[in-house]
Amino acid sequence: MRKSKLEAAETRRRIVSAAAQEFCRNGIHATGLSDLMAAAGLTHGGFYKHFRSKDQVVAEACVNGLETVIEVAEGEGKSGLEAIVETYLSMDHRNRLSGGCPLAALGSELAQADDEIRAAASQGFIRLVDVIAKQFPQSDPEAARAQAVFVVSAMVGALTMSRMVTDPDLSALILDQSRKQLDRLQGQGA
Amino acid sequence: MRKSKLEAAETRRRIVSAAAQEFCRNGIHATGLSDLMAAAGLTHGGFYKHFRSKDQVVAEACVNGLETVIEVAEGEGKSGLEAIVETYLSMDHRNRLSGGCPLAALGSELAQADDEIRAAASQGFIRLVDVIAKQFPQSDPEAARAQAVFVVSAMVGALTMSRMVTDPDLSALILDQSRKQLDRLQGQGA
DNA sequence: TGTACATCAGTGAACGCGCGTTCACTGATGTAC
DNA sequence: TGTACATCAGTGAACGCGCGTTCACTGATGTAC
Repeated sequence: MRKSKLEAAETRRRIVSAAAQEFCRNGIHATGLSDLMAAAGLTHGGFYKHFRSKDQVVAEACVNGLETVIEVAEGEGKSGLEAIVETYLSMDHRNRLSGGCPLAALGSELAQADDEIRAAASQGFIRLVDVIAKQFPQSDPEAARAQAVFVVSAMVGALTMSRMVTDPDLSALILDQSRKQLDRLQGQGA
Repeated sequence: MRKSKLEAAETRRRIVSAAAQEFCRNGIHATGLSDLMAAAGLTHGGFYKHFRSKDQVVAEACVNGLETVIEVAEGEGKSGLEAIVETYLSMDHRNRLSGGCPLAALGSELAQADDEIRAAASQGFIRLVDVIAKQFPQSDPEAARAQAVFVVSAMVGALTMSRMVTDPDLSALILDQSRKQLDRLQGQGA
């Protein structure tokens, strides 16, 4: 049953990607290794051929999920801050249970996780901040970064709350208002 | 061993309060019924004399935890929006693992929870929004509420991210910047 | 007010279950000659 | 290039453990007369 190095590497990537989706859909604690291995089309026994522990795959899944978000943001970024914010705080992102931003889907669990995971999530947070900081070219780099830190934090909070709330109108209001307020930042100085 | 009605009611309150602290410290899934009953000074077997299910105590713990936050905000509110934001986004609140705001401590888990829990969390969210909306007396009520929705969402995101991030400077920057940006809202129109 | 009995808050053992992790095994891949 | 053997990706059963929930039991509280 041994697979070639290429196939094994591809399998590993598939597991990380499936893990990112499953964690974002159901949460870290609520997702078992069997669940994510099944989502990758494998049985759970093989997990430890690729990873040291569940924590390791959580960390890698975070990085993987954030890479997707960052790529999208970089693409939208050519059209300005508004485009990034609109995509991040869209109904579509809110409804996409898996495949969305891990910071929003897993935020409170990540904050309680241990260093390995938090370090990985931090790194992704920083990279997302840096992408958004580029949307404030008129500010000096430090001020732009500071603005971007606020934008990312506020977007994460808004997306999380819009998913938590049971009233659909309130959910939409959270997204709308956050979009409006964050769009304003572009024009004004730091 | 039967306790008087008064004692039983007091015990119930103690369990809910202990639950709020334990959930906020370790997360919902990571806190067992034994943990929270032990935190209330009881053994786990008695749990179902007071609650239908774990979900029920989660819902009540959310409401309980948010009541504390709302009371604090109402108190600070007499000194204006800045005072509320300063307290919510303080290092002190960030470091207080238990006893803080459940929306920040449990946000992503709440977003994935079922209706009973999400309805309870929503209710608390709305009440907190209403308290903060009073800080925009110059706006018409609807606009004030809309502003407040943004303030709460942004504060929740900022507190969560400031707890997640491993770099202490970045953690402080998240709080500082969010405070600064949210303080600005007071003056300007909706 | 006193007595007899039902109620029920709290205990601690037990239930089935799924968790993260380990392991013996399989057989194709990689390697040494 | 062909052959012999070591490697190891993936399988599926098994491990101990703690979960949420249930239950028989205890004995003080509440209630009916």
